[in-house]
Amino acid sequence: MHAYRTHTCAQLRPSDVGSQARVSGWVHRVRDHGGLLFIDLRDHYGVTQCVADPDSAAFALVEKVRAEWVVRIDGEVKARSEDTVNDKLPTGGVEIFIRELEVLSTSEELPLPVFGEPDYPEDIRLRYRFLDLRRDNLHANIVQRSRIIDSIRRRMWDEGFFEFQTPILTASSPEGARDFLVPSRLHPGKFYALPQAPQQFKQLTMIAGFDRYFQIAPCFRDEDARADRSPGEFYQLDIEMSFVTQEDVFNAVEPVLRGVFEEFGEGRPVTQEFPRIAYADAMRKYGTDKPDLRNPIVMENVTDTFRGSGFKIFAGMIEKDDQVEVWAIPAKGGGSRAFCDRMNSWAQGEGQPGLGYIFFRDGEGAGPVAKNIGEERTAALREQLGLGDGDAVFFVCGVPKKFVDFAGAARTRAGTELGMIDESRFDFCWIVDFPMFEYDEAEKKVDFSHNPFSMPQGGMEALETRDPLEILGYQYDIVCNGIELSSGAIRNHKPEIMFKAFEIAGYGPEVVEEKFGGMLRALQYGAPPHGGIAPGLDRIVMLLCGEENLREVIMFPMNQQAEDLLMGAPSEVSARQLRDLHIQLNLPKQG
RNA sequence: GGGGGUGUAGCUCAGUUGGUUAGAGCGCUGGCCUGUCACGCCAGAGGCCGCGGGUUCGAGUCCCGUCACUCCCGCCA
Repeated sequence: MHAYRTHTCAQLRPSDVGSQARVSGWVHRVRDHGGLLFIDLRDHYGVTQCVADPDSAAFALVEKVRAEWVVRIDGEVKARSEDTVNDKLPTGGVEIFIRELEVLSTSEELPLPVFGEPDYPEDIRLRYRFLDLRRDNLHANIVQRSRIIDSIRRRMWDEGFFEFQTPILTASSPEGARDFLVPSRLHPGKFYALPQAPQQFKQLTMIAGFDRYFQIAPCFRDEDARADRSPGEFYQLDIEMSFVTQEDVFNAVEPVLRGVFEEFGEGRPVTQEFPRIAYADAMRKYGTDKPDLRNPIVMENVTDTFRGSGFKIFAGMIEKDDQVEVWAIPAKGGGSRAFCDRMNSWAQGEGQPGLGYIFFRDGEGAGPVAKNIGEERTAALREQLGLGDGDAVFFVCGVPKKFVDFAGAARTRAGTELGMIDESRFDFCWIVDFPMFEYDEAEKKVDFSHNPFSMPQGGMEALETRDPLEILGYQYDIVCNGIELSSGAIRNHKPEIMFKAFEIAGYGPEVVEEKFGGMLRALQYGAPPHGGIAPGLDRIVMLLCGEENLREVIMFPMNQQAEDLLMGAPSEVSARQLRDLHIQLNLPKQG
């Protein structure tokens, strides 16, 4: 007989009744009735009820076991009587009558109960992550993550992609996020950086002729955390393809994501054909470049209705500045003064002067705005926006670039408050045609808005002849339920276009040469047109597990301060280690 | 770097306008209990009320500072 088990804790069924079984696992729960005692024994696979009474030779020992002790139990599989069958357990038709019990290891009093799923403070959960991971929910999430990754690998493989590993110790990159640095022992004063993404390596892989690459790639960025952004490290499904247009990338990636979401979405409907929305349209209709399409609200420009109207605040602003627009946020079912007032005070809480509104009842518009612009214009709005009694519409006025974030937030809030968002769906879209450059207000200069390696639409000619701020890139994002899942691009594979693009952003050829020398050289020796994308794996798993926090789908996450409370990272190192690395500390003064 | 929230028993939380001895549930320890599966019943142990200072006759409660956790802003090609 095996030293620890003949069956897992999920295996035994009424057909096993009468056989001898050996199971090992954690003591999930003890129910001690004095003359009769139950142990729910748990392992990775499930739970099996074990029972002992004074007829058992092990009874005295069984009485001593406590929650989370690890034990081995031998005994006979017995049928439960009809009235004691537990339908909630797959093994609920049987139980093991304990003949022998061996304590394999004991447990101290638990700082965090494994039984049950109440909320516990994150620092305790992280410090005792091994206990937290025993709990049903988290345990299932981590297993699901593994299955999802396996499914993604198979789907990528089936589409002809190869998985390659790229370096973890690489060079610091001047663009993008803050790097994690690793000091070099052999080269005093020099540092490696952990890759923010294998961006340049995957392009080099294409230039090296491998045609189709993917990797479940670890990425490292030294930026502050959010609920949907873990500090330090995360994983991407990194993809790159040669001899492709944007369309080819879409056709390769869309079925993988759709397939994974259908496979693991538990029947929740998934967008069959991802709509393509231009960046400019997304901003205008949804007020964000990551719209939640489950929210049916689409904003509309109603500037003309307010121009010269009796609503003097808006009319005056439109008069003074021809960049000023008025956007309408229609809210079906929001037609009560209470709701409109609630939206208005929310807006004021956001630092806005307020949120103008009209609500419709008894066949006419009500509220101060309606009164000011008059019946005719109110009716025109109702017509344009397709509203009726019981509906409302909110207005934001100003220069769109300045108010668009707020307008987007108002759209989200109205949709959420009015219960318009169907939680049980996965609504995908592509956001395309991102601007290549943007004006950096802080630096007072034009800079890359996305990725310096992207191909501008129109190529060299566009760079030479057009206003940089009007040039679009072959750059695209995938958004699901308002969460940015990935971004990608067709890359710029021509050195002369790269020099020109960097020149527009204010970097001379010597900068390009110094910072991207390796890449540049590669482009000079026959680079295929290529492009790719990199969906965020943690966010995919988070969506599929229905979690709001990334830490619920990562085995050993760091806390918001980028500390690993279990392993104690980051930690101080010995003087010897620092000496080897030629590093002298220059610590901030303690307050 | 900035803003909000939280901090009371091992854990989750309550604690009134500042007022006697700081409570409950779970867990823990002991006792009772032969069909439970959130077992039940009885008893008990367990508190630097995050930490430091202040106001007050008196502070878990008010004020200031500080620390920890968390959410958000900045940041995140």
